[in-house]
Amino acid sequence: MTEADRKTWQAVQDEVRRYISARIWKPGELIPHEAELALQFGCARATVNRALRGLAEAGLLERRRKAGTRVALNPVRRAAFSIPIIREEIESTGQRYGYKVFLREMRVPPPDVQARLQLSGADKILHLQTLYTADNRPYVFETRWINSIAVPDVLNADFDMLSPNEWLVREVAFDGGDFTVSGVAATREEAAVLACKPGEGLLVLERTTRQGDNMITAVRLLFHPGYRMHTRC
Amino acid sequence: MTEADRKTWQAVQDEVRRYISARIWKPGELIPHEAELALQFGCARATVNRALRGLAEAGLLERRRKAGTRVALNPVRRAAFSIPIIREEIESTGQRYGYKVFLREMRVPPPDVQARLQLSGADKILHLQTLYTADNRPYVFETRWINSIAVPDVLNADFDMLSPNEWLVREVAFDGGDFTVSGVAATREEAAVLACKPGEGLLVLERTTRQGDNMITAVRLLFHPGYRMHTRC
DNA sequence: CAGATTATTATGTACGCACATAAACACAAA
DNA sequence: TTTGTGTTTATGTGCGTACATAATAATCTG
Repeated sequence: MTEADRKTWQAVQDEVRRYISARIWKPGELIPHEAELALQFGCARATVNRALRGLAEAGLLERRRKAGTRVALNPVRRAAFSIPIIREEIESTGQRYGYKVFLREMRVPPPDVQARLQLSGADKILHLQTLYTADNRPYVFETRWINSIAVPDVLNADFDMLSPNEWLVREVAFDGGDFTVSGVAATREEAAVLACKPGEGLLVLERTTRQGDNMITAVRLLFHPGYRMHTRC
Repeated sequence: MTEADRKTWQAVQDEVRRYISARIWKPGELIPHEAELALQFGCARATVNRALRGLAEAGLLERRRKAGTRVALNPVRRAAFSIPIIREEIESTGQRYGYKVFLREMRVPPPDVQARLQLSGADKILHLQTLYTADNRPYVFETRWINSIAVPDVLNADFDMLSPNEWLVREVAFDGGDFTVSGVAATREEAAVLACKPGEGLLVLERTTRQGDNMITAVRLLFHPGYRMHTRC
């Protein structure tokens, strides 16, 4: 090695983590400023900056110009769940992925969907209901509305080879949206589709996707009983 | 202004976003390398690097040394849900925060909790059940196990002023853990506590917290009916 | 021609410097 | 006392250079 102990920004980050973890720098407390830490660690200020910026993004530190950097009072607050891509999720567990489009129609969506898609009046748009399966057992039931006014091509798509989601990912560039997670009890119809008992508790993921100013699609994913969304941090 | 059009890394990032969004650079495609982009945008390579690194972290680009940078095939939709801090969440909506410790006992936890806390044999640890309220209406029911072997001080804590969570945040430095989200139907007992009907669908957030190699606490938060965890991206 | 070796190349990171910017602070004027 | 107005200071960012590193491409070798 050219230099035995050249400080990388990761090394600085680890060191700072230790200081926080060991409560040498206590929650809410101001820590030394970048220039001083650079001197202490024997590296450039840019390196310290990189390290601290990362920790701030992770929510461990709070930084404000002139005010300085302090240890966050309530550390672990945000956890990044990676939104599952159904196909990958199923295939990664070695199960066989499949899906079946139950329903495909043009219809005026219910008011909540109208609002989410920013539709006016009585526009009919594409409505799809799809069941995704893992080894032929129900995995997740998808109810999807596609703004076919913004994406007219979708009307010509057949979803034999590509699921609605995969078709959209391929054909449309998304640049944002929102997610909502909640819990519901299965209705009789939902229970029938998911092959479970009515009233079972299920996880619901709702998701709206946008391209520029156009709202493209609104989805509701109803997962099979026992499904858990998991993440470390 | 000193210089009208000095390129910031954010400007570069926006530009690249537009290229991707407009499908000038298509999914899976290789984009020009940093040096070339720097030349194009009229800025330093470090600036381009910063911009592209950010987009890669966001899942929009995939970068590998020597291989270059390409537009991600399936923009990895990872959503950073901010784990709710109950008190803040309630008070931010203008409601009155309150809580009541229902149960406090030493007990051998069930096997799943034993596993999550890496406890051996028949260790008795602290078990708490707390109901958090918003304007006196049930908000979330917390079932918490605290590894009182690793945190003996907790046995002397009274939870009159500080909720168990707040006590822990103040007294113990966490540095990691994991989260699980799922949906369940309310049992009769849970329905009684949350003042809802048995069988209603509820969101459950489970969370384990670690300090170094010690597992500190395992919590199960059972939210009131209609609760939604929400995020934009 | 397969397999090992070496060159090439794009990203990753460090440094030192300069200046921009936000915010806390001190001080002066109304 | 309040309201401006400057000053100070810590972070934020940009630049150019240098070198590290990983992975591909090219070349040599048995």
